[in-house]
Amino acid sequence: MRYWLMKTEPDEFSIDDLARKKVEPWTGVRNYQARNFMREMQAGDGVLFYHSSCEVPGVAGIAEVAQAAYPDPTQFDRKSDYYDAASKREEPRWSLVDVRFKRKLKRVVALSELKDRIELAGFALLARGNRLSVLPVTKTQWDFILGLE
DNA sequence: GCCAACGTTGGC
DNA sequence: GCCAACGTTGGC
Repeated sequence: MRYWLMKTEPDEFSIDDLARKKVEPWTGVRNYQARNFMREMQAGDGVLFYHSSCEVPGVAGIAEVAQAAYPDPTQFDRKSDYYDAASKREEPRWSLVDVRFKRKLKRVVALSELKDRIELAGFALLARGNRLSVLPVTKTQWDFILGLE
């Protein structure tokens, strides 16, 4: 079992939205590195649900991978913002996983609390200039972050 | 709203 | 294959 962090803008899709919907296909990832991480995911993997571009950026909840990677249908939908004319059905360019709600944290563990923690040295979220929306988390990092809750 | 840090695109 | 221009992300 592996661990991951997935970013979302809560104005678009928050932990409360996931709590309501239970399972959500993670559409719209259009970055190769993030896509490749999703292709490594297995059902049951742990996911830190991270709120970005908001008042208090940070980890807001826990989810799990409900379904391993399969082609993102929005890449073929001309009406979708995520439509990719260059992607062929025989060879889909973009993948997604289904994410299932586990629980909301008692409080948001803010990005500001994670910065400069020696325990999180090397954590991809804190890397300079990091913009990846899907990234790996080690078990040690996972336990440490949830220990701050 | 600003802007640093990237990733992508496309002309050459 | 280089690289300038452009677009996006995301914290502040």
